[in-house]
Amino acid sequence: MDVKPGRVSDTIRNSSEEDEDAMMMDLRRGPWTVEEDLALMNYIANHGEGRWNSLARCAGLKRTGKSCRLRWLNYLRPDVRRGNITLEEQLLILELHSRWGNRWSKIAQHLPGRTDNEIKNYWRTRVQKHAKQLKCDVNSKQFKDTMRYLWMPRLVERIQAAASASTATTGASSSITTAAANTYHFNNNNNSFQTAAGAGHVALQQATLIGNNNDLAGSYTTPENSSTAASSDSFGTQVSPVSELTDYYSNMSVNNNKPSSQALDYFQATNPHHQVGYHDSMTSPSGYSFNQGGLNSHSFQAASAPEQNNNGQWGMDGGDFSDNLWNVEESDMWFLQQQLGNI
DNA sequence: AACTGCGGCAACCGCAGTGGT
DNA sequence: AACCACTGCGGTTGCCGCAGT
Repeated sequence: MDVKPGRVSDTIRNSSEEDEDAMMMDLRRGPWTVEEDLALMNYIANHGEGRWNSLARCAGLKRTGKSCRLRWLNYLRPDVRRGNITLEEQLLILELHSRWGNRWSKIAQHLPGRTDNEIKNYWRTRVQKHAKQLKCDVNSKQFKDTMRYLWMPRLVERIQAAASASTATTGASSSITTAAANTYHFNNNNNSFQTAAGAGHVALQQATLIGNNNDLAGSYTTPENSSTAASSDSFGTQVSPVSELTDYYSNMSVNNNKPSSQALDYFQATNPHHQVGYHDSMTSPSGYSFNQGGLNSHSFQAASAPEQNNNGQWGMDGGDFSDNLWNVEESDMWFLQQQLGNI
């Protein structure tokens, strides 16, 4: 197999013996061949992973240990998921990134089968592209607010719509009735995002979807402290049902760096028969999870919004959510731009 | 058909952290 | 304490395919 050589660093590396070895030993770089993949997989199948440098040598691979490890973790590992990032995964990524920033590895831990590299690439290509289209910096408060208050609720909406469509076509309604009582709204006092699930408040209250970590200190759950956060009589009072995104934006100053006290007052669940179906089990540190084939008590509810049509869908020219969820993103951009235009 | 620009993604890089000696 | 090998992480690069012209 003819493989072009990979790029060569323009600097002489001297940080480790491994790097020197790489230069001295005619190690391969660039794309992996099928033969190399097989050799690596066979070796790991027989000997397990780890000790990557010796593994590379023993497996007869002319690669650095680093390269073998990366290839295994990002591509060859049997549990690696490939293909489009699902809506649920997008939502989780947005939420977790809002909390942890570029901690890709940490974020990836909450998306089974997804690698940090894949999530990083998703962020850099999709999310940063959207920021660019909206003409704002991906790190700006404006964009973060857009994510929190428009994009993420919109994702939820789309997830629910897809679930509804799926339900309608499969008749699987019995599987999605258990979570009916949950709602999804913001806490007006502490910028937190919570469910109002009947019993046992879900940990969603811990400022899920709120981006600025400084705003959140002590107020949201991490995997490390989730057991305490879910207790929650300390939930603040729930906001009154608000209305519409336009109301929200007419009041909210998305003007950067200014605390947007009114900003959270918009979101409330209204549509208890919309439920979410998820494909893989994923759990956010906030406590909401996505379970295969069914729902649990952490599922989301739909939010009403001015752009919704009579079918409870957003203004999308009649597009079918279930057709190709991934492709619908352009409508999100349209929506976000419309909303930002109203600010 | 040929060319060009761009987006997506696999792979590489440098550095920091960790554990063993 | 110092050194070393190894691992893991986040940032960056460059190849490749595709859409547009």
